[in-house]
Amino acid sequence: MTGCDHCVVRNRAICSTLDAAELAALNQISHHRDLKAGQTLAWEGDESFQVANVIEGVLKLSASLSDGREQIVGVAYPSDFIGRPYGSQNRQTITAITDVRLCTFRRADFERFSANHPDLEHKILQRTLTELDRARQWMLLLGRKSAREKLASFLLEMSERLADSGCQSRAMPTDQFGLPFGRQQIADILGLTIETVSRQLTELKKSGLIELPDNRKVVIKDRKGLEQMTDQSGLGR
Amino acid sequence: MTGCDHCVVRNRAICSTLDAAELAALNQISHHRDLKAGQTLAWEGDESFQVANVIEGVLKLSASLSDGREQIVGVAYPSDFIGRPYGSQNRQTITAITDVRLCTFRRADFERFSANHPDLEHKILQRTLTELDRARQWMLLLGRKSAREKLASFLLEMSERLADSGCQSRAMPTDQFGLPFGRQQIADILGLTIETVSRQLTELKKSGLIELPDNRKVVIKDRKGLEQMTDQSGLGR
DNA sequence: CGTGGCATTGATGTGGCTCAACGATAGTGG
DNA sequence: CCACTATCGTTGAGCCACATCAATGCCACG
Repeated sequence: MTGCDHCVVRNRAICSTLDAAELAALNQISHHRDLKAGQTLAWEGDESFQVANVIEGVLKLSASLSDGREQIVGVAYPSDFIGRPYGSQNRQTITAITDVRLCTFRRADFERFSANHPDLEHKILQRTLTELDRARQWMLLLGRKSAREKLASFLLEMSERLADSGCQSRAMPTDQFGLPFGRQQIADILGLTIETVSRQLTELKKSGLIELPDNRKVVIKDRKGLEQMTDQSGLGR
Repeated sequence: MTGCDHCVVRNRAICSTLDAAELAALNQISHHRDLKAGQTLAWEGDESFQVANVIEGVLKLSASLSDGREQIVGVAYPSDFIGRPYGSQNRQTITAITDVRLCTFRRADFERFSANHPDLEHKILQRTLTELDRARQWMLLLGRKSAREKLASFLLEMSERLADSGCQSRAMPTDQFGLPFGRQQIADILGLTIETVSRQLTELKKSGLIELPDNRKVVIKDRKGLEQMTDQSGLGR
């Protein structure tokens, strides 16, 4: 079993507060696990058995209705913590979007450990608070923004989230990045249909704000312009 | 200064883990504060100075766009914890919806206290996790449900939330309750316009699922029927 | 009895959904 | 090397749910 010393998310994940001895103890109860793109780790409504740190890859958290309508309610990147500790039930489905490498714990083991490590629990609290802020910001987008505004907001958010995936300090947003999502997933994130996503993207391209070298690549040509698009449909009002 | 012994939310708020001595210490740094309906406690984007327990009344957490569009992203009832600890900025505006009584703390004081009381912090973590689950469930509503479905979901949620405001155990949902919200606020919770809210409510009334004795009162006549409305627009499909 | 703040109701418009066809790319097997 | 198919994205035409705009109703309050 690989030690935590060489873990690529060692300094960014919740483990970052732990010293060598604590880390060794945590390592005792951890298991690495790989998921292929498309595989589901946990189902909405099922009992919560395990929690995990994301080492590599991207996962989606989604909620859905009985007739198949789906909403992606969160996205987990490397160093993010996933699963539902201190609660018996998963309220979202967790699915790998790319191939994924996880550092998993049985929920019970993890809770026992964290009970004796307040610093660790504090880290989790901070992350959860940040996630809650982010979710609430997204509620504004879902409830009140137009399709155009949603796409602009999405692209800018992606340029920020994908920038600091590599290093541990807060990095500048990139103007050029590859999306881990297909069009349908973008639609499920924004509460739109795939057709609307496609149309809005070509509109943004036509107006020169972005370029789309291929289906998964985005180049931001006019960040200022995009930023204006995030909260006013047409500027003319 | 009133002691915590007589506090009406003593057993439901985060304080419930504390013993008499700890409670006394916490009481030292707390200040009661009353807000009139409509008063704002904290503004989105401002620095986070204080956190609080809600003793009495209802508050809304909202996010908004520069042109005035608003989305209510959370509602706080008695015994709920509000404000943003462990972070420098409020990401939502917190406004009293009814007259409110709070038990407030300077954020710095509170954080110093909680650093030495892991149990308290654990309570906050649990609440935050539950709020996050709730927010994400609401994202499904905002992104994927029709106006009819939103209203039905809203009424059922209210019947649950308002039921257990009184006592400490999980109570049954009431079939009859008074709303703390006006029509505009309901619209801001559901991501709709006031006119659509009004029309959908009269539709639900006409089909016999609910009654509306006055603007602020709701009677659920057919809970089963309402529940079906929460995830299928018309049943016929 | 007027005035102002909600809520309801009606008429009309439109943004995004639905349905359908088509295009592009990648893998698969002959 | 080329059909053949599958998957994914784009584009177009038409429609409908909800927004917008406007008028009216209903209290509560001075």
